[in-house]
Amino acid sequence: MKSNSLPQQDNGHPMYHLTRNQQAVLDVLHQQPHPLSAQELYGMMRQQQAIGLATVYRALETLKLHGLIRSRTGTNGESLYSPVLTDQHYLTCLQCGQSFPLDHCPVQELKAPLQHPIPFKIYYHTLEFFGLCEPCTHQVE
Amino acid sequence: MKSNSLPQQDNGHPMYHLTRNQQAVLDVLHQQPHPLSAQELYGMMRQQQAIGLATVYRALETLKLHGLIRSRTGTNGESLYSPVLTDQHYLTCLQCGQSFPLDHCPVQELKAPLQHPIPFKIYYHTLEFFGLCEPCTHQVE
DNA sequence: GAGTGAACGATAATCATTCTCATTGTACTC
DNA sequence: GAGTACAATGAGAATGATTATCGTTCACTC
Repeated sequence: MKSNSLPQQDNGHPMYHLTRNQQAVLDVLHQQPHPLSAQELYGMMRQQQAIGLATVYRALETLKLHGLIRSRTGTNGESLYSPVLTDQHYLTCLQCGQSFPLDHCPVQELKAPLQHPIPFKIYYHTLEFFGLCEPCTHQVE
Repeated sequence: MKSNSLPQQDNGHPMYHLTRNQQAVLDVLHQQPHPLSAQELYGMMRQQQAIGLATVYRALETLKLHGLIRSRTGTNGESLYSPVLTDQHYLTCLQCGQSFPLDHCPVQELKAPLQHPIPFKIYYHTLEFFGLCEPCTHQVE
């Protein structure tokens, strides 16, 4: 990244100059209704333009560090990326790995949500419930 | 696992017969003040007894499916395991990867915490805030 | 004590992610 | 416009946690 004047956006986050590829990755994530893995992203972008896998990972890393996208680890271990727009929370089954999105975020309603002594710049949060979905309760003994 | 009578514990979870190794893994996790990775667990147990890495992973999988331990993915991608006793929530820095535990769980105070249409047996939940810790805010441009 | 199936250990295989390095692109200066 | 500096890129190798395989051992039942 080159030197730049770092103008402030109205949301308070500094606005950085994104490279063409970083912007392309962000665009694809915005167009998708569901979180994507890096590999899926790579496969999709490959069809549109020449891009390397390492570049996809580097772009995701940069976007994440600047609070533009969030990542979440799926049950199979791979990271799933999505834009930081709305809260996304899940019920995740430990057996089959399915995640059921929750449309309501209880954390928003907290009166005193974040009392912590550590100076910290919060970009987003995740709330996830783990257990067994109904079909899987019958399979685990 | 052999056939057994599946007596109920007072917490409502069925109590299964654990193998010696599964019990040993659970014991080590109970003795540790911090979550452990499977590799760390393997290294520690290796010093006490002969055990295979695959067995450690298998034991963790079984314990997790029965709601006895929780797992959480660290910033380096490896899973960290700890007993399901208390809530554990974190502030996690996207830059340096450090996690700062929160001693207070706001989710407990919610009036109507879980209104979801899906029948689901919840073992535990995770609440994690992501962003930048103070030192790292200076490094990310 | 024999039979049966789960649990085990060692090791190979898998696969997402990261690293390396030579090349290319992009400002910025003169 | 040429030259320079450095970030960004792509291809492919390397890493490392996790999972699969397979022959052996253990625990329980009859």
